[in-house]
Amino acid sequence: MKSVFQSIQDFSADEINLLDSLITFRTVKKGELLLAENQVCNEIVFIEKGILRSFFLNHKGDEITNCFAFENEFMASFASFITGEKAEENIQALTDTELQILDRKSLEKLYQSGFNWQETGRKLTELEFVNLHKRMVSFQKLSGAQRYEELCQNHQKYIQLIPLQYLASYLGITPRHLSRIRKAVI
Amino acid sequence: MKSVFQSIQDFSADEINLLDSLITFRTVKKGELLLAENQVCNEIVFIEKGILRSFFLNHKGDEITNCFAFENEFMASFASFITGEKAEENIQALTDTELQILDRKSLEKLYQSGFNWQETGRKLTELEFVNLHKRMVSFQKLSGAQRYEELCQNHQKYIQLIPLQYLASYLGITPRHLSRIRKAVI
DNA sequence: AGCTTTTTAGGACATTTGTCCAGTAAAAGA
DNA sequence: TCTTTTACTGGACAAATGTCCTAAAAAGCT
Repeated sequence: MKSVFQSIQDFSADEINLLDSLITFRTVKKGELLLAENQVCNEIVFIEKGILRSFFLNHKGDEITNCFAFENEFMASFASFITGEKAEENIQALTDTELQILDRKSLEKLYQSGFNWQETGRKLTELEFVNLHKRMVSFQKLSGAQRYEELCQNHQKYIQLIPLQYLASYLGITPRHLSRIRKAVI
Repeated sequence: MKSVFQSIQDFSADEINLLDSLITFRTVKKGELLLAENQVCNEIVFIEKGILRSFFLNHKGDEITNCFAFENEFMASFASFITGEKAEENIQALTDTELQILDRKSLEKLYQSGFNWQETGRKLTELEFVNLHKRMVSFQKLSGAQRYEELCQNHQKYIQLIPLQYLASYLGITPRHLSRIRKAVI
């Protein structure tokens, strides 16, 4: 995750050393849960290799996929991490996954260690906000079919790597309907 | 907006004086646009009195309401403000409105003036993220009827103050459908 | 107050999307 | 490689939601 931080700000050797000392590592097997709902999310993970998805359950018990994260991306229940409240989401490995981990205390240390980390944290949070905003807009403005098309055009990775059943709820539709959409598009 | 910042952090008199020197004021008449789509959003406003709504157009030209802001809340096209790209949203006054304004340069000055402002900016961005996340989850997990009920129970203010036509698109449904839902609920 | 405009409600019908299901294809495990 | 499990497709029908429209109610204007 070092390089992501460095792409935002020019950190000194000391600052990077502090970061290095705080990062830990873990691997997760395909299918395993990294976080279960009703736990507080106390760490942010960064994916070195693999794919994660976050999902919650609706009132019928169906799994609704909230988001995916790929290599070189962060994942957490940010809402739970930020508020300290229990997460509604489960985070699951879709493949065997290798992770870097920054826990709450470590991130707090970083933040307290100086202006630069505060600024970087703010900017990264801003970017997360912008991404979420785009997703929100796509739900208000587009149909499921249009969201699928958008994904085909701009996020081919999702189409290639994610099972359709997960994509469907991510797009806000049922697998049955996604099948219909795919038939129509081709 | 001073008191919002102060609720997050204990600022010194100097820090608050700097803020005071950067805030400007403006009033907007009911119906007027504060920001039009395709402009870059260069300021964050804070509502002293009144109500704002942000909306964009879908492919058919219908207005889709993105969010509302009430007294003592911030409003902006945050996505545009953050990225510097053109906004997709219009921001409109739903009533005569009195505003405090912080423009991009002023906020940048605050941020550069010290750690505390960076930290406060990060925390406020985090809270915006969490709110947006909740809204996103409600779109993925609930029906339009359930979102309306949720609004009745937890955000009575919306029901009382916002015309139903705007509420409908905010909830992701048509006015016709909202009318059906209201009939069923009562 | 009276006129005009805007907003809301709701009927009739069309379209979209979901539910349930079974058959097939693909993937995982032994 | 064979078997078992899981994922995907698509038919038939049902339910949810949208479209178009008109009348009534409410709000705004002079």
